[in-house]
Amino acid sequence: MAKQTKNNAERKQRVRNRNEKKIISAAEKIFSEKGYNTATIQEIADKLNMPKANIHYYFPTKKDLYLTVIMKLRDLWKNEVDVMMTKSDAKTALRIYVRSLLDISFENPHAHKIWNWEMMRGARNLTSDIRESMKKRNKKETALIQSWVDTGQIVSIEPQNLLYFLWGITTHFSHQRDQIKILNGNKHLSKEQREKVYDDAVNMILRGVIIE
Amino acid sequence: MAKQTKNNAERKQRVRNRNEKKIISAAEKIFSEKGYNTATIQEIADKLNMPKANIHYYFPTKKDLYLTVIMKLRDLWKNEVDVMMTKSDAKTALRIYVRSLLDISFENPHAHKIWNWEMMRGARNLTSDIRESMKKRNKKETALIQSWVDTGQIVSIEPQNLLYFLWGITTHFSHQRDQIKILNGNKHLSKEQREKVYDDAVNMILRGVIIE
DNA sequence: GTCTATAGTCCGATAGAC
DNA sequence: GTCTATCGGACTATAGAC
Repeated sequence: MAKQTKNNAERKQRVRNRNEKKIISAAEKIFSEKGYNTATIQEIADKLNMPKANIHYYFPTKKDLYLTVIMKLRDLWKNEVDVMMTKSDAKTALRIYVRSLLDISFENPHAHKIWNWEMMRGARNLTSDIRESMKKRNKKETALIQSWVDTGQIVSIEPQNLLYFLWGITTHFSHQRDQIKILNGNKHLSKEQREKVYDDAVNMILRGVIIE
Repeated sequence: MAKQTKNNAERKQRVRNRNEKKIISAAEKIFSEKGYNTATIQEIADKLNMPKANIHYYFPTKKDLYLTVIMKLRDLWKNEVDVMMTKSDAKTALRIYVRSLLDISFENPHAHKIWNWEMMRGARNLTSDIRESMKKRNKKETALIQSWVDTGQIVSIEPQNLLYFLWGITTHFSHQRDQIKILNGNKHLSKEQREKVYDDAVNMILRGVIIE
C-alpha cells in the first residue's frame, strides 16, 4: 500500500515535470512573438492541444507563467559574464562577449525579444530581485571594463556606454529581425551573412577601442 | 444665409483639425509607451479629458488612428539620409548621422519606439509603399557607404552591416530607455551623460572604421 | 460635435464533473 | 490530472440623447 502510494506520487511528479516543461517552452515562443499582454493563454494551450484550464492548473496566473519564463532566460546571460570575467585580456573577452551575444540573437531570438518587450513596456513585470540581479551583473561588467581602461588596454570610455553599444549592436539582430529580412530581399540572413556580421562587428569594435 | 453656412463649415473644419491634431499627438505617446495592442482608446481619451466616443468620431477604428500616427513618423527619417548625402567626406557624414539618430532617440523616443513595436510584431501593419520607401532609402545609404570603402576612406566592411551597427547603437537609447533608467539609479540620462554617449559613440565608430 | 450608456467580444481565472 | 462550462472584467465600437 505504502509502496503503491509512493509510486503514484512519483508518477504524478513526472507528469507534472513533463507538462511544466512543455508549457514553458510553448509560452517562451508565444511571449517572444507577441509580448506579455498580446500573448494569450488560449494560444499557448492551442499550441499544445491542451485546454487552457490545464495551463492554469500548473501555473495559477498568467504572470506566474511569464515570470517562470523570464527567470529561465535570465540564466542565459549569467554564463557570458562569467566567461568574460575569466578571460585575462580585453581583446579576447570582447571578442567572446560579442560572439555569444550575436549567437543568442541569431540562434535563439526568443530570449532577447522577450527581454525587449519587457523593457519597452517599462519593465513593469520585473520583480525587485530580478532588477537587483540585473544591477549586480551590470556592476561586475562595468568594473571589468573600467579595469581595461585603467590598465591601458582600451581607450578611455564610459564602461556603461560601451556595454550599451555592444548590446545595441547585437540585440538589433533579434529585435529587428523582420526589418532586416525586408532589406535582405525577404530572406533571413544566411549563415555566410551572419559570419560576416560577426567579423564586421568584432573588427569595428576592437579597432574602435583596443589599444595595441 | 449662405455666408453663415460657410462660416459654420469653416468653424467645424477648424475644430476638426484641432481635435485630430490633439488626438494624434496623444496617441503617439500612448502607442509608443505600450504598443498597439496594450494601448487603449480610453487611455488616450483620458489624457485629453475627452470621452472615448469622441476619438471614434474622428478616427472610426483604433487601427485608423494607429496608421495615421505611423505615417506621420515615417517622414522623420527622410531628412537624415539627405543631410548625410550632402557631406563630402565619410568622417563628417558619419559624425552627423550618428548625432542626428541619437538626437531622435533622446529627444523624441516615440518615433523609434513605435517603429520598434511594429517590427517586433512582424511589421504586420506596414503597407507595401512604406516597405518600398524603406528599401529605396536603404539603397542610397549603402551605395554611399560603399563609395567610402572604394575610395579608401573607411575600412572594408559590408555597408549594410555598418548601418545595422549604427542603428543598433543609436536606437538602443530609445528602445531600452527604461532599462537604462534602472541601471542609472532610476534616473533618465542627464544632459551631460547624453553628451558623453554621443562622444563615446562617435569616437568608437570613427576609430573603428575611418582610415586616416 | 459632444456626451452617456451599452452592445458585443475576448480574455484570465475558477467551479465542478469525471 | 484533465476537461467543459462559465463568471467577471476590460476593451472596441456603436446607439442615441443633447
